[in-house]
Amino acid sequence: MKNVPQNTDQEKKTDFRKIKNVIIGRIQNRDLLPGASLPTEVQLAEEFGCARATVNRALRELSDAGLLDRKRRSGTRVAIRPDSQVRLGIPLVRREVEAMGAAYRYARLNRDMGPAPGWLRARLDLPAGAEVMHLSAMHYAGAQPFQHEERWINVEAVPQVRDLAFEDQGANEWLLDNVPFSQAETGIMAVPANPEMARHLGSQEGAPLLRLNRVTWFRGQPVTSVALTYHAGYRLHANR
Amino acid sequence: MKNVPQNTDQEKKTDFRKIKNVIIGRIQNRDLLPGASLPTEVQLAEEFGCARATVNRALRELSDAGLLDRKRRSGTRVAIRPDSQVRLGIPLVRREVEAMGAAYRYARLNRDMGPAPGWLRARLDLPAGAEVMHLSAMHYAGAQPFQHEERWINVEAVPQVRDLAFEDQGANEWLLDNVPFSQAETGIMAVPANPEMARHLGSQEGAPLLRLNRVTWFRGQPVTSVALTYHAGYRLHANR
DNA sequence: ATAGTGATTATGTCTAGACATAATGGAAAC
DNA sequence: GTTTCCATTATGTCTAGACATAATCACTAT
Repeated sequence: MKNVPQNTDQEKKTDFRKIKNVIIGRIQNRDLLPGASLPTEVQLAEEFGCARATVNRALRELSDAGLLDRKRRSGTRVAIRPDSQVRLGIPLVRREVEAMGAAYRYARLNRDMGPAPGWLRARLDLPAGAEVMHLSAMHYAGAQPFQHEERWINVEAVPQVRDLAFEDQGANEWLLDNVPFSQAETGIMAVPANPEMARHLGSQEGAPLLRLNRVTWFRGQPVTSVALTYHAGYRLHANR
Repeated sequence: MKNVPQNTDQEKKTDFRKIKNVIIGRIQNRDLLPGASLPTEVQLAEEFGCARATVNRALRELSDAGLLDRKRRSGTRVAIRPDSQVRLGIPLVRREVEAMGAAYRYARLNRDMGPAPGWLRARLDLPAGAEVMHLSAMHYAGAQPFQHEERWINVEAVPQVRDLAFEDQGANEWLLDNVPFSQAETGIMAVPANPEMARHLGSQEGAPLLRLNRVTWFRGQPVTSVALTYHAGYRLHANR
């Protein structure tokens, strides 16, 4: 052993994380009440004996997290009753199933093409007569049905899909690999199992199912709309 | 008019946002495929004619967003099939209702105290015999039922609640103002309306309802567990 | 072959200083 | 009084340089 670094006098360095924690602590202690102003960055930098940029990063991150409100010239205040931010990471079905230790299986139910129905045209902002591919498929965890997928793909945006059957690979994975980045709009709702859904997901008719709905855009062009319906009892969760 | 700043030669400055956009564009163009390595920060800084710190911020934010994977010494790569991040902002019920243009009304249904039931003790990690306050309440948008709230509060963590009736103010708002920052764990599921819930929310028995479940901790101590059940047809949504 | 050693590399963070910019407040002009 | 304009302020961003640190690679001794 040669030299233990330099962590001799208790406190490490400055570290923007430490500053964040101190500020959080003051809010928790109610030293800083909701709506109260914080010292300026310059003052805090002095207090912590560090550069303003370090304080800036700490405060910026707390502001991103919704804990602080910042405005030029006015300064920084503790946010008043901020919306609670829930950050859900929606994993690939395959990954989710395999993480449970089950064998993942994909089964395509249906694939056809045709003109987009009216409600879909409205949802995706498609012109009349636009052609879409309509897919439905099931995802299984071992023998258990896990998720039903119903998807529409805007053929004009992704003409390659004409040649794809999606028999062995889910459209989601293919799209992720081939249309890699997009804007997405996501909705979550509870729906009753219709007879078909009940059959596929092995639940009672009318049973409450969690459905995740997503419309994806690529450079302002609608790409795909999907409804993912989970088996009865599924629970989405997030921390933070 | 005195002097138009200095925006004469087309491109403004460096701007980490611009760097982000260029990188995103390269991913969208498939110039950078999933898994591909990016140039180092030093190289990118040279390319963009800016300081490394600026590139660092751009890449860090893209990495936070899940688009890039970064590792020391190895460098930066385009993330392979990243989990889609859904960021939900759960607003205060009051704010949500008022944003719809409806009048918000709160009505307490029930309030009692007693020992925590076993499942709750397990969920909150409470000792046997721990005392909790059990509250149930409704939130209305005008005449329409909007949300049912069922809540347990760990009395030891928030002894002040003993003196509060929560008749006029929701416990959520009170807690937000008085236990301002916490860790929270959130779950979302679909549940069937039981007779009571159906009555309160004006839905059919068995109708699928969206339920948001949250356990909140303050400095490692459990504070409250709440189940928020929305009226039939409610849809949580998020973009990005 | 295997395990340890040290050099190298790219990212992670900090510093001190600079200029930009939105917002505010007050003074001056009307 | 009201509007216009300017100085001030705190945040927003960038720069150039520095050291820290995790991960990797090549080399060396066992």
